[in-house]
Amino acid sequence: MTITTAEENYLKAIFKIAEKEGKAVLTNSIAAAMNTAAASVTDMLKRLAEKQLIKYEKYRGVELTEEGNRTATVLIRKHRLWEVFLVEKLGFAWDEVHDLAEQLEHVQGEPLVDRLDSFLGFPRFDPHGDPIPDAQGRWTFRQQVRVSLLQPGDKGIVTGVDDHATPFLKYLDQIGLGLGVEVLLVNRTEYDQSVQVRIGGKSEVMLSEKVAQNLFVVVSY
Amino acid sequence: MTITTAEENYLKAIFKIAEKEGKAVLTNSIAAAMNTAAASVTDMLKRLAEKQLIKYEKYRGVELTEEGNRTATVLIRKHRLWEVFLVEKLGFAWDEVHDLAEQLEHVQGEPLVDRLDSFLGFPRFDPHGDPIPDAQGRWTFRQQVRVSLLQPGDKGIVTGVDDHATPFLKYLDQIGLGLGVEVLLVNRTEYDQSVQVRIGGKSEVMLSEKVAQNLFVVVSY
DNA sequence: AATAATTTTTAGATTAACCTAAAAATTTGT
DNA sequence: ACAAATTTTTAGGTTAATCTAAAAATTATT
Ligand SMILES: [Mn+2]
Ligand SMILES: [Mn+2]
Ligand SMILES: [Mn+2]
Ligand SMILES: [Mn+2]
Repeated sequence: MTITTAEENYLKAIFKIAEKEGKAVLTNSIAAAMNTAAASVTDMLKRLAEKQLIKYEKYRGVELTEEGNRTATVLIRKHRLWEVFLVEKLGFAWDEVHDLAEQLEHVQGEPLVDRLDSFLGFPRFDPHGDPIPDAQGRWTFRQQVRVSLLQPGDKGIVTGVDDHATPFLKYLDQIGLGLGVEVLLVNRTEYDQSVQVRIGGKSEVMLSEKVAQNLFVVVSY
Repeated sequence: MTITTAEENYLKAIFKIAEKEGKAVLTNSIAAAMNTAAASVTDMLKRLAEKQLIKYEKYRGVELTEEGNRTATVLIRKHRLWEVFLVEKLGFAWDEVHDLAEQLEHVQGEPLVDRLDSFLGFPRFDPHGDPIPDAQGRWTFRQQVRVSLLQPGDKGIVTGVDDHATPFLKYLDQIGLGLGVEVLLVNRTEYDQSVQVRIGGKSEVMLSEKVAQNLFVVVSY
């Protein structure tokens, strides 16, 4: 019962869609997430069901089995640990590591993941603030809030981003925003929902609604 | 012109056979090295020739082109750098890293290799004593000799192994032999070509001809 | 409830990478 | 130099993973 790279990627996609949308995961959602034809997804779903990694009912969508869930969790763990490695040890920028991690996550070998984890000091979050499940598959949760929901006077520490794409991350770098930086909401413009924020107690910048929605903070009192 | 993992593996096999045997590399040598049917090799040779990575004349064997050679060299560089990483940074034993490196070597991304190289301090040899080509594809050569060729009284530092398999490496660990260890040839038994050696100026052990042939040293005067 | 729109599956192909068995070419031994 | 042995290639298949186009099922709309 060996698992292929393609199968792993489908399991991860299903896991993430289920996480976001709650219910049974539909063929088209998977197709959209993976940039493949719906027909290819149906094909793969049959194979994954065959291997007992998903529960699949024709036209009804899919759900991960216990084992499918475990596999997806390990994959995400590997992906995020490699991202930490690339940033912390090799000095890559946070917008450069995703594609490499996409490859590294498929390297097989349990001792590798666990030794990597240990080498990195058992990090609980990746360079984008996403949680890294531990060796037992346990997640660390945090009370994160989008900057777009803060009230004037609210203060928080940046703990994550919702958009992981390079243009957004590079923009944040440019204005001095990154994980761990303090943000104070100065005021909000009702007209376009843009917000004025003070960064690290120093500079002040205006963030569009779109940017504010893609930035997570843990509120500090 | 994207290159697949299978293609890379063939190029590496061809490179290594050519290195050892000198002349044009024959279909059957490749088949043996890769554990595949000769017919599969022919198939692949056509594809590699198509992509200008080898020069291929039916029934006449193959040779790497400039570009094929470059690709193989980079692959070996990556393999060996990852092996250094696994041993030096993650604490794996030297007999545990080959299969992982076999996977890691196929992760694509030039900056990755070069940053890894830098992170590791630009090592010139891997955990088995094999040379690591630099970013320009240049090799470091050494005057290595098999222990089986030493004369009584000759002394050397272990710099490499010819057999990379676990049983041999574990055996060396057991008797206290490894890279950097000093070996003095005490005497040779003509009957079976076994040799008595002093290890690190301390213990003395007998090495069979087979073991002595698979151990390289740089002679010290 | 019937029809229209949407989603999903099936049918039929393609490509890379393998295989076995048979045919063809090359090499070896007398 | 020619038959025998060996090596290599060709022929014909298989499997995973993809695709497009058509058919079938589900869902939404009137
Ligand atoms: Mn990522
Ligand atoms: Mn990430
Ligand atoms: Mn190796
Ligand atoms: Mn090695």
